[in-house]
Amino acid sequence: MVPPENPSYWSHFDYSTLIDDIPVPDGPYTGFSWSTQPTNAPSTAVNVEIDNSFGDLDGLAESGSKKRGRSESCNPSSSKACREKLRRDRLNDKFMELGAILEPGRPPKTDKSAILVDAVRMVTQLQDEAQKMKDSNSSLQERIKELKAEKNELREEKQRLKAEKEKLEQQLKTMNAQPSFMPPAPAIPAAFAAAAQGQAPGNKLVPFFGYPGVAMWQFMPPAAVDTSQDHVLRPPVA
DNA sequence: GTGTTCAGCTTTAGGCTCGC
DNA sequence: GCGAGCCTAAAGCTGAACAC
Repeated sequence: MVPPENPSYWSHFDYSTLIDDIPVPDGPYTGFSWSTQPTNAPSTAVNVEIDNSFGDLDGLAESGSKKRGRSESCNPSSSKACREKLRRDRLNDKFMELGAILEPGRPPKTDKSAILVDAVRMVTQLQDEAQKMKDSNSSLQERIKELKAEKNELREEKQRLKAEKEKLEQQLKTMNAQPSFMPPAPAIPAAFAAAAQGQAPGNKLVPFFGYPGVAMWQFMPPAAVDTSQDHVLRPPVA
């Protein structure tokens, strides 16, 4: 900012047409400024001279100047200095955006290096989480494979048991079709006959033996033996 | 309170690269 | 070849921290 308290400052140059171009924090420059510092704060007449030449030719300052020029609003087709400023502005915008993303709901940091440190930390954290998710997904996929294999084994076992049952049913039908062939019930020993009625000697229970070679489930009610609805009433669990 | 130091930033200029 | 974009070094500004 131009120090107005310097009386020799304005005496050397006529800034009546340039004063609007001199950037001040609340002045015509509206571009983003990372810090709150004024963008032009010459304190000597030499500095002002350089700034004046800069303003006349829009960046074509006298070579050898190391002083800051003015920071007027510029467009992409203007001087290289203006383009460079626009580039810095874009960079600063992205830093602001990045800072806002890193800490939503809080005022973004103004320290660029701190923003980068936070960004690196967050990216690393997200990469770790992504790796954990991948590992978890792999183990779950493996578990799914195991369960599918177990399901297939159970299905095959069911088929095998079903075939075995049908085979036994067929044998039973064959035997029922030839009743005369079935031998009469043998004489049951008295002890077994008594046992069948729960009257074993000494009132002790003894196992009941059925007819040898004859499945006893044939005497079960037909509804209990019917397996035609097994696939509906008792679906496979796996 | 004042001077000094330092970190962080902007500004400028020069050079390089790339696309037209 | 030229313009635009990017990078870098140097200079300068600002605010905070610190010593006196």
